[in-house]
Amino acid sequence: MSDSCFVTKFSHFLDLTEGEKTALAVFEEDSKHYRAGQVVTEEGDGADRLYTVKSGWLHASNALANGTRQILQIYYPGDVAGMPSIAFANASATIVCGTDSELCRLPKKALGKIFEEHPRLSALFYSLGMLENVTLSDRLKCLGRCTGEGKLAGLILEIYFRLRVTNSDIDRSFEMKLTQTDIGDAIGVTNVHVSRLFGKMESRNLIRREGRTLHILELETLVDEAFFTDRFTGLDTSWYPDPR
Amino acid sequence: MSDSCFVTKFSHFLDLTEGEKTALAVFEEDSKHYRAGQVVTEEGDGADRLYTVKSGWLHASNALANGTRQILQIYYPGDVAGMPSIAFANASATIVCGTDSELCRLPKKALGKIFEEHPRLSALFYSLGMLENVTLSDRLKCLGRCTGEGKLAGLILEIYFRLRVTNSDIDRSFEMKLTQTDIGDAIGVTNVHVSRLFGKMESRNLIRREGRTLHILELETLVDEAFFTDRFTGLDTSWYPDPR
DNA sequence: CGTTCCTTTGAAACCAATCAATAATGGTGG
DNA sequence: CCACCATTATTGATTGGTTTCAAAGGAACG
Repeated sequence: MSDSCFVTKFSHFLDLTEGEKTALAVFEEDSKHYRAGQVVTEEGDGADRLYTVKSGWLHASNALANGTRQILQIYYPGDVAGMPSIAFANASATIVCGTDSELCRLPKKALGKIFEEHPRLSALFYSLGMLENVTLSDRLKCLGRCTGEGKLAGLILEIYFRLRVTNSDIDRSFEMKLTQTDIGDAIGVTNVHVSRLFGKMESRNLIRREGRTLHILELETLVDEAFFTDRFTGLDTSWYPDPR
Repeated sequence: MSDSCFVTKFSHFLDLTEGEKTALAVFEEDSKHYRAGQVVTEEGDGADRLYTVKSGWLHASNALANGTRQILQIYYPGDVAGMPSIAFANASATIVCGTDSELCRLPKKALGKIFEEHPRLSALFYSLGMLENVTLSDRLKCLGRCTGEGKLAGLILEIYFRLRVTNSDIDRSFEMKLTQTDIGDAIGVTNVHVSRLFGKMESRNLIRREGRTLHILELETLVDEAFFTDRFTGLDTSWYPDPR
C-alpha cells in the first residue's frame, strides 16, 4: 500500500530512485472509483489526463457511424489508459469500465513536468507507449491474416499473458470478463460467430469453459493459430539516460 | 538543405530553439541510401536505431508462419520508422524500402541523450509515437468493422492525408506506389480481391486510375465508407515542458 | 524482345454475416 | 427464496462476401 500504482508498475522495469518515486507518488493523490459500465472519457472529449488502473479493467473503443464498435485496447491493473489521446486536444477513443474500477488520474501538464525533471521516467513512458503500439500491431496482424479461430485464440492469449505479468500465480486459466459481444468487437466478428468459434475450439479440446472461467488446454496450438508472440516479458532499458 | 530532416519534421509542430536544432542536427550525420526492395531491418534483429525518412517510402510488416504477411505501417518523408522496436531488444517488425530511399539513422543511445537534455523534444517524440498508435487504431477499426470497399477507401485516405502533410500541393490525386499485393497485405484481403475492389470503386466513380496515379473523385463517400478521421492536422503541444 | 512481375477475370468452394428463435444466466424486488 | 426481467449465449437456415484456383492479358525492365 505504501507505493503508488505508478511506482508498482514502473518498478517492474527499473530500480527507481527516491526522487523518481516521489515524482510518481504525486499522482496517487487523485484516485477515483468508477462503476462497471461507466464511461471514463468519450471520443472527442478534452484529452486532459491519463488514467492508471489500480483495480478493475477497462477498454478503449471507437464507435462507428453504422452503429458498430471496435474495441482497440483492454487495460488491466498496472496499465496506463488514455495515452494515445494525450497527443491530441481531444480524445481519440472512448474509455469504458468493464468492471468496477479504481483509477489514478494524471493531468497532462503533470506528465509534462515528468518529462522536464525525470528523463529516465520519460523514456520508460515512451517505451510503454511503444508496447501499446506493438500490441495493436499484433492484433492488426491477427485481424488481417488469421482465421476466425486464430483471431479468438489471439485475444485469449493476449489477455492471458497480459494478466500473468502482474498476477504470476495464474496457470492456464483466467476469468474472461468480456461478453461475447465485446470479444466480437475486439476481433472484428459478430457476437454470434464468437459463440460458434468458442464451440469449435471447445470441441477441438483447445480450451474449456466453466462459467466465466476459461481454461487453456492446448497453449501451443493456440499460439500457432494466432501466430502469437509474447511481448510482455521484457523492455530494453539499456539506452535510457541516468536517473535523477 | 540547411536543416536536417528531423528539424524539418519537428518544426511542423514547434518553434525549435537553437539548442534543440543543434541536438537534432547531430543525427543528420548518419544518412544512408537504400535501394527499392532493400530490407532495412528484419523482425528479430537487434533494435539499435531509429530511421527518419528523408526521401522515398518504406513499410513495416510482420511475416506469418503460414507464408502471409501483414503490413503494419507505411512511412513517408518526414516520418520516423522503427519506433515500436526501440522499446525492445529485438525488432518487432521488418522494415523494407518500397522505393529507393534516403534514411537518417539515429542510434538508440542518442535518443536517450535527447531524453536527458531536451525534455520538450522528448515530449514531441512521445506524441509522434502516439500518433502512430492512433494510425494503427484507425486501421484496426477499418479491418474489423468496414466492408471491403471501406477498407480500401481507408488506406487510400490514410495515404492521401498523410502525403498532404508534407506536400501541400497535392490535390485529390497521388501516385499509388504500393502493388495490389502490398495493399492486400495492408488491409487484410487477397491481391485478387483488391483488384475487384478497385474495379467496383472505379465503376461507382469514387476513384479513377491512370497508370499508378490515383484520382479521388468522391472524397466524401470514401470518408463515409471508411469511417475516416484525419489525425494528421494537429498535435496538442500545450502540456510540453519549456524548451532548453 | 523476351522474361518477369503485376493485374484482371471467371467459376467454385468456403467462411462469416444476417435474420430469427430459443435457451441459459444473472440480477432484482416482492 | 422464488418469480420475473434483462442480458447474454446458443443454434439453425439462408444469404452474401471473400478466398481459392486457374488462366490470360498488360506493364515494366533488362
